[in-house]
Formats: sequence, C-alpha cells, structure tokens
Amino acid sequence: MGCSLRVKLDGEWLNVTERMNSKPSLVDVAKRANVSISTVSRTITGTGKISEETQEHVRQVMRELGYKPNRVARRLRAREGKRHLIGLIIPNIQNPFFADLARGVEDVAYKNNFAVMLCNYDEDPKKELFYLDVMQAEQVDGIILPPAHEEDADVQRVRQSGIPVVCVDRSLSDPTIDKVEVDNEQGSFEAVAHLIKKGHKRIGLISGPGDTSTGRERLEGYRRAHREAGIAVDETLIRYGDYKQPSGRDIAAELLSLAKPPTALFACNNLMLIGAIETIFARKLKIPQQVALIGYDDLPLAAVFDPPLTVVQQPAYEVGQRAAELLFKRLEDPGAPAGSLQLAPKLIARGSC
Amino acid sequence: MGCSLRVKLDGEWLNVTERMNSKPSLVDVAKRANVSISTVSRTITGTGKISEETQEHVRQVMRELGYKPNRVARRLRAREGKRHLIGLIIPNIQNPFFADLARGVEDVAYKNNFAVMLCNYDEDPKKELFYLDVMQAEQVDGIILPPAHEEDADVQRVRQSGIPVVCVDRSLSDPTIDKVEVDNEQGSFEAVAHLIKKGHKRIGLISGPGDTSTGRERLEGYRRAHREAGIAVDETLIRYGDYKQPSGRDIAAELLSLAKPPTALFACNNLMLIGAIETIFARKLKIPQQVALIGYDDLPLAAVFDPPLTVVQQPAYEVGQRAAELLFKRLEDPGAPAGSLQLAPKLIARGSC
DNA sequence: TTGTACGCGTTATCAC
DNA sequence: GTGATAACGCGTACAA
Repeated sequence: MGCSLRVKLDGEWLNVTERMNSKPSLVDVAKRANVSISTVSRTITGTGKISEETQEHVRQVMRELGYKPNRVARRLRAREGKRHLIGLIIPNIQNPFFADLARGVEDVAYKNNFAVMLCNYDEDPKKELFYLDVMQAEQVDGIILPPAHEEDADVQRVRQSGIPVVCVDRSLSDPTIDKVEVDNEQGSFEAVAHLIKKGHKRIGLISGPGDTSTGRERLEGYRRAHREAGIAVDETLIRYGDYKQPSGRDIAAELLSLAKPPTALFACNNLMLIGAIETIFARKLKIPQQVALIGYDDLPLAAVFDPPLTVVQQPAYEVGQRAAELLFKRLEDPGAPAGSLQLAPKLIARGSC
Repeated sequence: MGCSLRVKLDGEWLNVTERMNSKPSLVDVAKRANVSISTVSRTITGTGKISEETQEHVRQVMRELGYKPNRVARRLRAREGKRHLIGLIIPNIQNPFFADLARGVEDVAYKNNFAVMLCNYDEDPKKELFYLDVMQAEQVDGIILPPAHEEDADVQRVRQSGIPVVCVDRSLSDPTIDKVEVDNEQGSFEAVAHLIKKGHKRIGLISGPGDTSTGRERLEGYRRAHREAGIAVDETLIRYGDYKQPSGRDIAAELLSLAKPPTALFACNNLMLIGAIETIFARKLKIPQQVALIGYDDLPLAAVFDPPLTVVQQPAYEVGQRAAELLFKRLEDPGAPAGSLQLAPKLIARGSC
C-alpha cells in the first residue's frame, strides 16, 4: 500500500506511492500528472481545449500507469451517442446469414471504436423482449435488429424511449424507422420465375413466418412470378415455416406426400433449405430430376454440393455494414429523416433446378 | 401520474410532481412507495430481510412505474460476481462450431439471469486484446474464450487482474485455469486410424495453427495413429492452416499437387474442410475414390452431402454449457481449485472415406 | 486553459 | 426490518 516503490516502467525509473492493488482511475492519473481530473478526462474524450504539451504529459502518465478508462462509469455519465456501445439482437446466430451480417456490423463498429453487444433471441419474442430490456438497461447508443415481426410493439416501445433503432433484413411497418433491407419480393420473384422457366408449374413454397416482412414479401414474389406467367397458385403448396431447420424438413415432407406433389421446392431461407434437403435425402429423391430445389440465402457448401444448389444470394455482410453506418449517422444527427436502404439480391443459378 | 406526492427526502417533506420524461430510478420507486432506496434495492437484489408485505408493495410500485434497474449503475457499484454480465470472446462467429458453443453459453447465462457480451476476434490476437480490454473495462464478472494461442500473455494478464477466465475448446498452458475441452488427441487419432484402416498410408493433414492447443493435439493424434499402425509419417504431408476456409482450399491444392499426392485428406476443422472440398470440386476429383476425406467438426450439410462427409463430431453446445456452468461455479467460490472438463468427440463414419 | 464540485443510479455499510 | 449515507469512476457546468 502506501509504500514507496522504485519501478522501472517504459524505460525509466520512477518513484511510485500509489495503491497498486486495484486498477488506476482518472484520479490516480490526475494525481500522478499533477493536473485535475477534468484535464485528464478532457484529453481522453478530446473535448475542451487542453494545451498540446499537457495532453502529451497526461497521455504519458496514462501509459505509465496502464490506465484504461472504465467503460461502465463512462456510460453512466456520458450522453446518448457517446457511450461507445451498440446492441445487436439477432434471431439466430446459428444461421450463416446472420453470422455474416453480424460480422458486417462488428467491423464497422470496431472501426468507430465502438463495442457490440451481440445477443441471440432464437426467434422467440419473449427472449427478444428480454434482450431489448437488457440493451436499454445497458444504456446502449443504439440497437440493430431484425424484429421478430412487423408489428413489434416491444421494439416500438424501446424506440419511443429514445434509443435509435435500425432494422436489418426484416423491417417494421413503421416507415419512420431506419432500415436496411434486401429486395425480398424481387429475389423471390426471380427464384420462382427461374423455376417456371425450367418448366415447373407446381412449386412448393416453404415460406417464412407470415408476420415477418421477409416472409410476406417473399411470398408476394412467389405470387407475382405465377401471376406474370399466367399460372394459378395452388394454395395447398404454400406452407409457413419458422426459418428453422426442422420446419423445412417437416414441410418438405408434407409437400412431397401430397397426392399431387410439387415438382419443385422453394425454401425461403437457408436453414429451411437444409431441412428440405434432409427430407429429399431420406426419400432418396434425385435433385433436380425428381424434385427441383432452390433456396434463399447462400450456404457454405452450396457451390460444391451435388448438385450445386441454386440460391438467391443476399449481401449479408454488406447489410450489416450499411446498418451500422446508418446507426452511426443517426447518432451524429438524431433529427435526420429516416434512412432506408434496399440492397439487391442475386440469383446464383447452379445445378439444383 | 402527474399526481402530487408528499415525500421525505434529505430530512424534509417535499411535494413531488415527478418527471415523467425520463426513466424512473430507484429513487422514484422509493419515493412513490414511501420507503428508502435501500429497501427498494434490497427487494430487487433479494439480499437483506424485508418483510414480505413491504416487498410486495415495492414490487407493485415498480410495476406501476415501469421501473427497470439500470444495469450500468448496478455494475459500477456491485462487487465481482454480482454484475450479471459475462464476456464471450470467440475466434470466428462464422464457424458453426463456435455458433453452437455460443448458444450453449448463452442459454446457461440466460437461465442465471446473466447477459452475455459476445465478441468476435477473427483469429486476430490484436482484436482479441482489444476485446479483452473492453471486457475488463465493462467490468464483466468473467470471460469465456478459446485463446488465440497456448501462451497467451494477454489472457493471463487479464486473469491476474482478477477476472475469472474459462478456456473453452482451446486451452492455455497454465494448468490452474478453468477449462472445458474436447479430447482432441483422441478425436484426431480416431479419424486417422479410421483412414488407415481403410487402407490409406499417405494422409494429408490440413492442420490448425501449431501454437493452439487444438492444433497441437490434433497433430499429435495424427502422429500416434501412424505410430500405432507402424506407418512412418511423411512430414511433407503436414501443413498448417489458420482454421479458415481459404487456407483449407490452398493447402488441399498444395497437397494434391505433390509429386506423390496423399490418397486421403484430413482437415482439422470444418471451415478448412469446406476449403478442401472446394479444391477437390475444382479438380473434379471423386470422393472417396480419388481422394478420401475426413473432417473435424460436423457441418450442417455434412450428412446429406454426396458423399456424406465423415467427420469427428464435437459436442459444441455442451462445451459452451459446461463452460458457463464452470464460470458460475467459480463466481460462487473464487477460491476453489481449477475445474477441468474433457468431453469426448465422436467419429461419425459416413461415406467420404 | 485549468480546476472544483456535483450528479449519474446503484450497492454496501453502518446505524437504529 | 428499515433508513441514511458513502462510495463506484467519470463527464461537465461553472468558476477561476
């Protein structure tokens, strides 16, 4: 404790009489540098005018002491937009699409010296609410998330409490919200049109949840492709999954067991596509001869699968990047009109249909 | 709401018409419930003896006000083990193995009412250090991570600063640290022994980094399998990757371009396996006739691949669970001896070798 | 340009 | 059982 030590630090010997037991705080730095804590604080935040030489001296002392600002204390005091933490709440971290998206968000945050608090709500609105509360209680500067459904009252509530929210992938019906989406209707349209061009007239749809924007829009693309081709939609071929693997497997089984089964399957996300493949594999059906297959979202092994899987690819990483950028823009200018980006999906025609 | 209350504060009675614009705090709850802030705090934390009826009353008021504890303020004040936040720093969130592991950690944390701060260091020691600092500055109760390498000084430093660390998947050379591993040496041994039993004598190894415990141990399993089979190891067949997809692709290309190429390839993680498959696919080689293939870690499409991929499966989710449990045990009893769990991998023989 | 003093919302400690 | 009060470490209005 109060003992005086001679210590070699950064190449020079120093007399130290400080508590060595706990981490140094602003006060410690101030004392050591013979300045006030405001001066130290200001050199850290870059706010206020401190003479260059004072700043250098303070920085030197911080280095000597191995001082690291306490993010918790800082956040408690700092005002909105300056807390250096954003929240990312995603439906399913085990979905490669969201993993890529998360990387996009994280990289931009990292460059801005922000940390990301990443949570996983497992497509469960109750868990989504829990994490929404956590984010609020953690005083994050903003939240990025694909809401559980289009009319997500919990998200709206958080937003009205003053925390900026950016919707990614899925959106909210409220148009005043910042969002980054991919053109789902178009992506789905192209997929189904591709199938129809190949001669398919009975296309089984493994759709996403009807109350998500992505589910609704991809369904609409499916309908439009039929409409434009003059093909009537057989409603029994449309089934709603939950974007998870088992639902894809089960729905594929249902569809393929129909008296008049579809000749092609369109899975509205990657996990459900995997599920569908499970079923096709179990029934030893040949792709695309017996069932043609197309999916939404690319997959690591898709290109080398047998046959290579045709999918609608989404720029997941870029979606994350843009969303983070939008959020940072929002932090700079809270009053700006809502930003809304729509990126383009891309049909990657491979061999499965 | 806007109702006027008479409240005793700082020794004098005041008329309060509380501000409804910002979130209610402990003080607001206390005022409204006509109790001290200590009473409110204690009903929240469950510490101290408060009469059941007082507690109920306080809870009622909290509900009325929509009060949510401020996690930041709480963490600033609470002592170690009671801050309700743990950090999870993983090498690559795009690796399904780590995504599963993360889910395991998260589920246990969620049950314990802890939040998880998940970060991704991209196998980059500098980024690992950044997030280690963030965790420290965020005053997390503990950190779970697969260290970038076995002698990770940064991790040790954090640990010595007093924050409990649990190593998962990979470990540190320091034996006094809590850890949950899978038996890498055994898993690798079984994989290679399987290959040898199938008649292979020249097995190309796409190894992990030599300075990670997993990389080292899986290499050792490779050697032991050869030793026990009385086969000399051809060192030119051993190449070190970085657990990422491109390195798997490149190393597979190198190995298959050898004058005397291997008849089988063993990729030491799932991402490098995918990379290897890319190369095999590009060269139009038949699996397993022209190249047999085996991988470490399962993959979503592995079972339905053509041919189905033989892999060493690790209980990723359980690794995460156990690690979180170990951490919570450590928080309860900081002095307990280091816990060390070793789970068993499982060879899933499918068709690729 | 720099310093003083207060407050952020909570938990811990000591008093009653 | 309950209450008053001192921290926790930092940002900032206000003073100098």
